[in-house]
Amino acid sequence: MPGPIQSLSRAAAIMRLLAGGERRLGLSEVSTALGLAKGTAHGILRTLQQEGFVEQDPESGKYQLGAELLRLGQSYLDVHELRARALVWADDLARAAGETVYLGVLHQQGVLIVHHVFRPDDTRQVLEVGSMQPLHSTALGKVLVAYDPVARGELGDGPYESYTVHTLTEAVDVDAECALIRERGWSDSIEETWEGVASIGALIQDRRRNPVGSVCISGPVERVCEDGFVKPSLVASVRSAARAISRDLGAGRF
Amino acid sequence: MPGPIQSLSRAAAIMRLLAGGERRLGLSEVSTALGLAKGTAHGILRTLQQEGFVEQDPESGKYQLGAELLRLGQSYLDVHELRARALVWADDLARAAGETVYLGVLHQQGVLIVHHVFRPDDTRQVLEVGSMQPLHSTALGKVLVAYDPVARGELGDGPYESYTVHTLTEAVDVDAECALIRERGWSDSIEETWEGVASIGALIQDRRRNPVGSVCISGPVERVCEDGFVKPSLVASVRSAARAISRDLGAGRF
DNA sequence: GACAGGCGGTCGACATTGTCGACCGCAGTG
DNA sequence: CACTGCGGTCGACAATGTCGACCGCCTGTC
Repeated sequence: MPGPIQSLSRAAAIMRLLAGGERRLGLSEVSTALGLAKGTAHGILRTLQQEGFVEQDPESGKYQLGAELLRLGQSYLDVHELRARALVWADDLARAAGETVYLGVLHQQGVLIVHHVFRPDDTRQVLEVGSMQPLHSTALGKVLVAYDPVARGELGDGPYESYTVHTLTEAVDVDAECALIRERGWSDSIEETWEGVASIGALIQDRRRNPVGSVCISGPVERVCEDGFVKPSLVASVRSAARAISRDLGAGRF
Repeated sequence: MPGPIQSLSRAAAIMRLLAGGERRLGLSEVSTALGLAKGTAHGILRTLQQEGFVEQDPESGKYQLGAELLRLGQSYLDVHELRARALVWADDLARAAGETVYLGVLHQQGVLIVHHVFRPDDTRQVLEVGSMQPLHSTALGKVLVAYDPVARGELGDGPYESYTVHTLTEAVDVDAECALIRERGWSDSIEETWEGVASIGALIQDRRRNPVGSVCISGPVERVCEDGFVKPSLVASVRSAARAISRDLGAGRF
């Protein structure tokens, strides 16, 4: 039976729909958005609700995602081998560099943040674990595109969305940048996604040299850069952290 | 069609199974654990994999939870109204009390942590958003049991699991404690779950006075307590934070 | 190095199962 | 006070997911 299970695919589509829309959605909205009969959508929603994946506002009757998803997402992090091995290295990197550290893996057409170390001694920050960043405009993403053919495939041919005046929106430009990244072994992104923010990324590989994720530091451009280029000392820190994590992944495999 | 969709319930059971077991599970393990035919389990797993809810280790063929769950769990937090309104108050409470702050909601037979503010100026801490705490032995849980009949129902009649010598394991003891909690309007838990840890909790209500969650501070017993009782000043801080959040929830409803 | 045992994965027949579209009661609205 | 929209239900139908036997592969073993 090499076909996907219809009801499951539909349930997944419904949850993605609920995740996308900011506000809660009604039964009719869901069914029309996905082209399903109202009864069908209701059956799926009712089951998802029983399982805790979806909650219903008792007043309006509208649906939103449920708490069970949060719990399962946490379990995903617990099992995640890359994340487990990277925890301590990411902490060290944040302390050494004095900047925010992100750890990401390829997921669909973006980079999913699986770990986030706050900048040491700084004010209120929002945890971004579980959020996505674009592939073509971030240090985390570009280093994956450079080394992982799957990531390059997910990126497509563009043109890509533009976030600032520095964003590379054409495939040829990104590919040229990726060649450079492969040559020197690290990536950067200076105000390509957010104004005033620069980052430096490096690849994490498993023991067979397969790319499995990336690590980066991110901070205000005036602290991360010097004379228009990222500081070499920070590059060295990031690369050595990436190597350390890769070595860790290669070493133990229970 | 007032019956749950079979394949969906089974898929949910599989995901919960994968979340429970620490390590990755093989196809046969999954199918026997749930009493499913191997072909059936495989079909569900294949679909879940396509949707990103489950990942397969290409080497061993074993399955684990997928990244999409993390992303959807994050979306759940984004929509969560209680959490959104409580963010700033929780921060203030942590700063005023100088201790860790948790925000929880009832989920199944436990309290799901939906927000976690680290203790100010302290060493490395693990984020516990998405994890569960017991109902009968924590300040977060007991205040829910005291005010929310649903939570009391989920708790059951015991005896409950014992974590330390202070854990209340009998229903009558918990119910007596809950009466006290209702009388004075706040809950505490002194080394009932973890040795050396004490917490103070209070209820959060929506605008119709329905219990929707709870907030607590948690810290070393020697800082939170005095002469064997929790410090009144900390109790006042927690209660005022809970009132502020409740007021916020009642005020705006877009 | 042939064998056995376990694995993940496939196949096709069967009937269970999910799907569909019409229908219901209710709430808000002009 | 009809009317329109909502969430939810119902029952017939057949498409759908389920089952258990089977396949090829790898691994460990004697």
